[in-house]
Amino acid sequence: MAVTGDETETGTSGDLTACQLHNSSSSLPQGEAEASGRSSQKHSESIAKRELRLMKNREAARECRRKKKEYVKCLENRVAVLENQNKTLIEELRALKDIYRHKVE
DNA sequence: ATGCACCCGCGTCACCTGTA
DNA sequence: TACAGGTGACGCGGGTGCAT
Repeated sequence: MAVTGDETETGTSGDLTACQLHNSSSSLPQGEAEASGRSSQKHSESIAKRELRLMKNREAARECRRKKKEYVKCLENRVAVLENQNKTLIEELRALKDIYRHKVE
């Protein structure tokens, strides 16, 4: 699976949260603590956004493949029908030719 | 039993297109 | 113009048939 990007991202996110936990408990000035809180919130929001996007795309891909399969099956059915039709018409033509030949003779 | 080629389905990314 | 959804392309893992 091509999860490399995902893995690296979740990996870094894991590291970050660990760092953030450490930072919040350490003696950071209030301004910096708030700023880091905001940035960590932004970060987790963007991660959530990405996960939502991936989830939606996963389902979209599944649906897209299902539709494509159905479409191909439909085309295959159509081919079968047309082949039968062609066979029947060829038979009909042969019979008509026969009739015509007998009339001429 | 094992190695190999092939197929299938999946998740993800990148791109395109339609819509608000 | 930003955003959402559809889809082709790619790489991966698992299943299967076949030759050795």
